[in-house]
Parts: sequence; C-alpha cells; structure tokens
Amino acid sequence: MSTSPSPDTPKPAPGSGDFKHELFAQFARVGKALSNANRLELLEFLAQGERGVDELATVSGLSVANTSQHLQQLRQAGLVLSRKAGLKVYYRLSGDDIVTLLDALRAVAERHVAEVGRLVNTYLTVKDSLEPIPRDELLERVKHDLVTVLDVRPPEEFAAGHVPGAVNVPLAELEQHLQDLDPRQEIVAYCRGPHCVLAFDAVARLRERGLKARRMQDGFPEWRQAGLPVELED
Amino acid sequence: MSTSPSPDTPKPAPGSGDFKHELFAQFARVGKALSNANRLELLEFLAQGERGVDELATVSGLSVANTSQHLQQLRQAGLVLSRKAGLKVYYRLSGDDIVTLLDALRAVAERHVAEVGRLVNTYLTVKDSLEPIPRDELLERVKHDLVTVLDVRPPEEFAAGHVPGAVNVPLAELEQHLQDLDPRQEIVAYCRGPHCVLAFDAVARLRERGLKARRMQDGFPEWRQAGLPVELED
DNA sequence: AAAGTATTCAATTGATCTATTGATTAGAAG
DNA sequence: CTTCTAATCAATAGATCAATTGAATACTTT
Repeated sequence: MSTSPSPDTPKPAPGSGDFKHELFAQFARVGKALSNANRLELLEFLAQGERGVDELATVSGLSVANTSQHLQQLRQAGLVLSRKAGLKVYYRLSGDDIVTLLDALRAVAERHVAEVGRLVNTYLTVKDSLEPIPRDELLERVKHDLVTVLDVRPPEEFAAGHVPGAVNVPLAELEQHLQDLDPRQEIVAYCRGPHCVLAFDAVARLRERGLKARRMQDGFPEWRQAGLPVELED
Repeated sequence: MSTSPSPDTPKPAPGSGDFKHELFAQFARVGKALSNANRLELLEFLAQGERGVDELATVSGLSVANTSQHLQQLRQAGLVLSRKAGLKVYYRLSGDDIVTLLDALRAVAERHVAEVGRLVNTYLTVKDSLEPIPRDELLERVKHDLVTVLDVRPPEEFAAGHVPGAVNVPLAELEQHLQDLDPRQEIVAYCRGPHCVLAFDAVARLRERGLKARRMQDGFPEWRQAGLPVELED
C-alpha cells in the first residue's frame, strides 16, 4: 500500500479502482487456498467425499492441528464446508465447481510446467501405452465384459462408491490376487484422481508381470462428476 | 519437513509418497501464481492480448520493477510467455487453458465467497435486470439489428478486435455520445471480462438516463475464446 | 462427576512473499 | 561514443505464512 499509512484503513474512496482491486483480492483469496501443496492434497482427498479431520491428517501425513488449520483456511476461502456430528467434524467440498477448478489447475500445470511431465515420466519408467483409457470407452467395454476393472483404493473408499463391476484390490494385496486375473483380458486400474499414484503403481506392477494393464482417465471423483453410473458396496 | 534435517536434501527416497508430494508441489506453484490480487489483475489484462511491461505497469498501478517481477513469477509458473522486440518485452498468456482456469477461479469465488457477491451488489446499487445477456443471444440479436452493442474499452483494445457491429465508446466519452443512441433500442455494453468495471459503470449511467442497458455475459476475451466472430478495426 | 477423545485455539519460530529502492543490462537514437 | 529508454536484477524491510507445541473446548462414555 503506497498511499495509506495506516494498515487498517480499508478503502477510503469507493471509486471503481478500489472496487476492482477489492474484487481481485477476493479472487486471490481462493488462489491462496490453492497455493500450498498440502492443501491441494487435502482437496484431492475431499474430492472423494466427506472426511473427518483425523482421517485427513493420517492420509496426508500432517499433524492434526496443522490439518485443522489448513482446513479452516480452505473453509474461509469457501472451498470446503464442515459438519459436526458428535465428536467428529466432517469436511467436504462446497460444490462441484471446486472439482472443475482443480481440474483446470491440473490441466494448466500439466501443459505448462515442464517439471510435471518430467516427474510423471520418471516415475513411470515406461512411457508407451500409458495413455489412460477414456471414461466413456471404459464404460462401453465394461458393458460387454471386455475388461477387468481394478479399484486400488482402500476398502472404505471403495464401499462409498465405485465404477460398476470394479473389483477392489488395495495395492498391498495386489500380489495375492494376481492369479485371479485373466491374463488375456485387459486390466484397467483407477484410484482417486489423475495423479493418484496407486493406479500408476498398480499398472506398473501388472505390466511387470506381463499383463495388459492401463490406467483409467482421471479417477473416481471425475467419474462420478461426469454423471456416469456408480455402484455401492459389491 | 519433519524427517530431513538438511534443507537442501531434495528427496532421498524415490518412493511414491515423495513423488506425490512433489507433484502437488508443482500444482501449488501454479496456485501460488494465482494467490496475489495484482497478478490476477495482470492476467486479466493479458487475457486481452499481448502487452508490454510498461503498459501493464501503468494499467495496474504498480511500479515497473514490481510489475516485471510479478510477470516473471507468472512465467515461471508457466502461465505467460514473453517475447522481446527491440527494447520492449511483450507478455502474453501461454494458452487458452489459462483463460479456462481464470474463469473457474472466478466462478468458485462468485459462488462461494460471500464477499464477492456483496461487493458486486454494493457497487451496482440496483440489482434487478442486471443479468448479463448470454453471448449466443447477443450474436443472434446483432444479426437482426435489434441491439446497439457498446464496447467501452480504450480504442487500442477495440482496434485489436471486438464484437461485430460494436461501437467503441470509451467510458469518458459516454456522455457525449448519449444523443447518438436510439432510446428505443436496447444497449448492450461489454469490456474486458466478467468483472471489468467499465461495463458495469456504463450500464449504470445509461440506466440513470432512462435507457435500456445491460451488460454482455463475461467480456471480450471470453467471446473470442468461445469461437464467436471477431471484427478488426471499424 | 470424571476420564477420554476429536478438534480447535493461541503463541512461537523460521521461512517465504511483497514492494521499494537503486544499480545494471540491452538495445535505440542522436 | 554518448545518451536515453525499457526492462531486469539485487538487496532490503515489513508483512504474511507454515508447522510445532501445549493448552482449551466440546462432546461422549463410564
């Protein structure tokens, strides 16, 4: 602030310049919420559905207090809502437009930040045939029983909704289920979102075993948001 | 970092947790670029087209050095590209997906940050009949000569492209052009984007004079991005 | 009422961000 | 070659942010 010496003088003149700046400041508030890796990770988990604070803390590797503070920042920016039930407090995204925003952010990062491409490539070692299968295409093939769909998320997430016909095989149990998989049928794995590593990992391991495996485009939240059918339990 | 004592130990183990965090950190880099009101304002101007540093500095009210630094941050985040021609350096958005991202950000802010709605309402005093006219609808009416389209941006921006049939009337000259406007025909004003104040202002003033005036949905960058016809010069 | 649990609050420290200032570079023009 | 201009760089001070710690709150269970 070059003109106002007092820090808490809000905006003396209600001219349009102030209005405009005020408005951009509000947009920036949302941007700030997206400016921290831990908060983005929390948002990705929340895109799965409602979650309690301690779950989020565990899964993101942050302390509970820290997680709570990040969640409050997200709430102040209007990105999440909370609900108290007994002792627990559940957080959820405040609307589908948040998923849209996160996807736009991801798309830009992928397209423009060279680093992201490098990371993905490094991690995947093999690059060929890694194009994810589009949702519609997968749905079509599921209908005709042409693929085995693998949901590699933890059982709780699977229970809360999954792609119809999908089999829940958490990554840790993948080895034990290898024999149950038909080596002639293509396997499509998915998890939380476009960059959830579980699916990447699963595909890499399956391919090591000589199986035909691909990832599904994006993840389950995007599947649900696209209005495609969702199955509960199994 | 709780485990690594040395600050510049990048990531010792290439486990998937690190990979994931690394990835979110890259996304956060883009988020950071969006976390400052001045940078968002610069991006809005750049959505208009290529601009030099000093132009951007003037229009945003920042010092040249400061503007330059913000632009470099935007470039490092992959949001803008620069081109040097003689003494001047021109910046532009690095792709259409940036406009998409900005729109998503705006949409979320509008929907969830109560403050934004309050500001818009305060500024506009009257709230009724302020729904902006959709682009397609406007295009249709322009074809049948049912509306007067007013471009309230500065002449240079107008010259670089505008809605077909639009008349360029910078806000300062609005009063002088009042007599040229047909009071029986509806007037649609637009400027840079959904929250560019010029159009808001113009509509408010026209309505004060008893004219039927509305804003166009969003602004010219969005019009162009929607693939609608653009006219050059006049 | 007492103990326990999930979450939030408050205070602190070190890190990062913003805007300013003045110097510096690269090219243009005299 | 000198002067001018547009832009960038470098250093700085003040503000804001992130993670930690320990205490406080709200609700449940015993």
